Amino acid sequence: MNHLSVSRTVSRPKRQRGQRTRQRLLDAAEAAFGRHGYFETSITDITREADVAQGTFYVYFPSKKAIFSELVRERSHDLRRTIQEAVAGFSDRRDVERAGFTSFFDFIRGHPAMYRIVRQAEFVDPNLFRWYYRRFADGYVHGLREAIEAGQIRNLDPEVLAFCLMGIADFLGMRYVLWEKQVPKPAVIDAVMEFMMSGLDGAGRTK
Amino acid sequence: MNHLSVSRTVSRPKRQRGQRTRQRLLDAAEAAFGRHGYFETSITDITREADVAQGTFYVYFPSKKAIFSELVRERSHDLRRTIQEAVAGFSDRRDVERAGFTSFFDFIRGHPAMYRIVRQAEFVDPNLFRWYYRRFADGYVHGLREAIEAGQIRNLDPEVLAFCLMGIADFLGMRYVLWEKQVPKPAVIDAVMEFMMSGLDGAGRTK
Amino acid sequence: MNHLSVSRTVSRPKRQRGQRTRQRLLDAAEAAFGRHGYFETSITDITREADVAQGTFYVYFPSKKAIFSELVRERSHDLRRTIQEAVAGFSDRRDVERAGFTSFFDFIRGHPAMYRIVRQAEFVDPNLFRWYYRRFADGYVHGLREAIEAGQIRNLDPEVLAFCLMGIADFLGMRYVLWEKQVPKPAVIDAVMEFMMSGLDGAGRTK
Amino acid sequence: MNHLSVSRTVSRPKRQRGQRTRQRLLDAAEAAFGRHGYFETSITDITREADVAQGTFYVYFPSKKAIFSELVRERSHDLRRTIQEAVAGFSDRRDVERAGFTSFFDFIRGHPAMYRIVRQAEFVDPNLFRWYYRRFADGYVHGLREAIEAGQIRNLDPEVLAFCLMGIADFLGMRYVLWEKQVPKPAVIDAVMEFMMSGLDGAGRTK
DNA sequence: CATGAATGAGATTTCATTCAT
DNA sequence: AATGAATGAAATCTCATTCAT
Repeated sequence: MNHLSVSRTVSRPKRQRGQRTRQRLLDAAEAAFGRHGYFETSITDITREADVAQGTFYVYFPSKKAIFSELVRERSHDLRRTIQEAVAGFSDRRDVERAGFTSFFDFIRGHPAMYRIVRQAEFVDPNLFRWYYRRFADGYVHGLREAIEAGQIRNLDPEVLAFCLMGIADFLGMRYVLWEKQVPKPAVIDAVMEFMMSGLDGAGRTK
Repeated sequence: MNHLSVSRTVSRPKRQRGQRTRQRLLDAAEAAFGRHGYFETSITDITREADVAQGTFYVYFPSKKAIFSELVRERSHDLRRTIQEAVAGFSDRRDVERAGFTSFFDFIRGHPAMYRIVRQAEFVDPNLFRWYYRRFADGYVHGLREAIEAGQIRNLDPEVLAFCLMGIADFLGMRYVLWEKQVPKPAVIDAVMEFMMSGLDGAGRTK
Repeated sequence: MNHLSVSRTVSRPKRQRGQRTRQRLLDAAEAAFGRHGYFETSITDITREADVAQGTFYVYFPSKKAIFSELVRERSHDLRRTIQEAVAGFSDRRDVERAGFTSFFDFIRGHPAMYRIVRQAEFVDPNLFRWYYRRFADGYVHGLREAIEAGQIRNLDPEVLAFCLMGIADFLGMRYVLWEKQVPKPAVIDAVMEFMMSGLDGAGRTK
Repeated sequence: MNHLSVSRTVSRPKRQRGQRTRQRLLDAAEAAFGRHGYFETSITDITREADVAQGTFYVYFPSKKAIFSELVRERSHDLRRTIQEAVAGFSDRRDVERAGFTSFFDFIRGHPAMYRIVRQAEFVDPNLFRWYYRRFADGYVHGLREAIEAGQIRNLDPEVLAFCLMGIADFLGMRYVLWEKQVPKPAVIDAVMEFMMSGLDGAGRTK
């Protein structure tokens, strides 16, 4: 497993022109992969979109897989940072969750390709795929554990909770953002929060 | 010759031998798609696994896409029936959900290929993919609406709830069944139920 | 060269049912070959058109080539007989030619597939192709020689004349019957006769 | 990937090496098509003859059909120019026809593949086929009309005459050049001219 | 006689990657 | 850095023909 090691054959471009070309290729790849998926996208599609010659691709990336992995890692990092920044100011768990969910929906609204890319990752590089969710889950578990210790939410296995919450976010993002092509209306967000927070708080008629 | 899509028609097998061959191909396809994913599986992989000649494939299916769609539809039907039967006896919503989740986990434990197949569907045939989740959601929404009307759970938009619950099931299935290759331990199920049912019941400290 | 020997493996049908099936296949073949040409027509196209099963084809013809040759021979025979009958009553060369040309145009009007079939013959079986034109030319040469000896037309190499006249018929048939899908108007026939007969008679300002 | 025919575009070669390879493929195609006909020639036959790899073919032509059309258009242009140059100096119709016929026979003597290629065109691309003869006929009709107006030949529908003359040339080319593999002897040419010119001049015993 | 299933050789086409300039 | 040409392995698909019933 070496999906975290940086591409062997190809070094980072030193000059500005190179930097730009490399970025153009990454953006083109995101668009192309988002449109037709990894497997139905050819290198030619990417270079055509980036408006460079075929051979240029291999100046920057050693393979199709490599640019894909790079893309997943970059965007994954962007997303996590976006969410972290969004929840930074809040201490109450309800506020944290609402801010987190909202910024997640915003992000995928701006990066609709993201979904398809992550989903394909499973087939391109299973390790990368698990790494992606594991990173997320780890952050989530950490936050939940703190909230539990602070008595903000009840004491349920945070690993289980993390995957529940990620699943909720993922499916709502699919249903409302991807399918309807818009961020969920406040009413939807409210309903989700209602459901989620009761679940986290516990209580209710349950037993 | 292929003038205006006449030759593409593939008639159902008329003899027993044909029936058997067709089924062998479907089973082989499930195994192969599950192993390597749709795009990295070749027709040759399928026919080799089914132990028939290459050409035989095209006697029964006009393309790789066609056998894939057929497979998704068949297995989707199986899964929905399995869950329906599992929840049939229960009227309390908590029992229904527990039975539903459990049978879902059982099913994918027995059909691990299912997950990868459904996930790839998005790229093979987007309509098929949405159809799959829409079918599920419709059933879920229906059941939730009844529970709401019966006062068993609180009044939240059932469409939202359905996708929350489907997301939870999906991600837990991924996390515990696919990754750990076993059905979730009772403790995990208990935690999920705790979380979910409180969410559905409402109440708690929720402001 | 054995293109004139009757199919080896397959015997002529003895019973009426067989006769009918065989004829249905021949007719279907003519239609199919005429529509898309020999190479782009599959056995399946023929059997589908004839409304019999795939395997049935090989009960009557040992190969695709065989049914094609059979067809060429049959239709060629029909055409030659048609023309012979049409010219039978006439003794004046002008009448003979007019009757011959007219019946030729009528024939291909009724068998538009004929043209494409004969033209493909060159690529299916070169011997058959030459045989076809040789047969025609022989008859023509024979008739012309008699006319020369009778002093009806002037003394030019009848082989050359035969191919000139066949060429004229062929190209006019293509231009007027095939392309316009109708037999040439009397005015066209008149012009051809004018041209041809002067050519055969000789005289004029020539030399 | 092939979403909506983007990838089918084949750009003209930009470097000398590419130019040469493209020409090699065209020449190889002519030879191969001439030998076995369009349908029985595979892309592999062409690339083998051109001594390039299979894939190289698709760098220059999107399909077998495409290289065929290109070939027909190129050679058709060559032939028409050859004939035009041959008849350029003459004003008397007899001289024009003799020069035209002779140069036509010479051309196909040097390009025997031409015949088979044109004949197959009907099945490869009917439009191309008709275009080919139409182009020729148009030139012929033009020349004949002028000759009629100049009183050099008699007043018969030039369209009819054009197809008569083309038919004669075609069939004589087939009979003498293709079958005997040599240009027709002077005696044959003389006979043809005798026949043709009388036909064009008119007069004679014609009632 | 007739049929439907099965075959496997061969054709077209795509495409990630390498190479020479 | 960038480019366009070239490659060949592999994939999809077709189809004449054979076979068993």
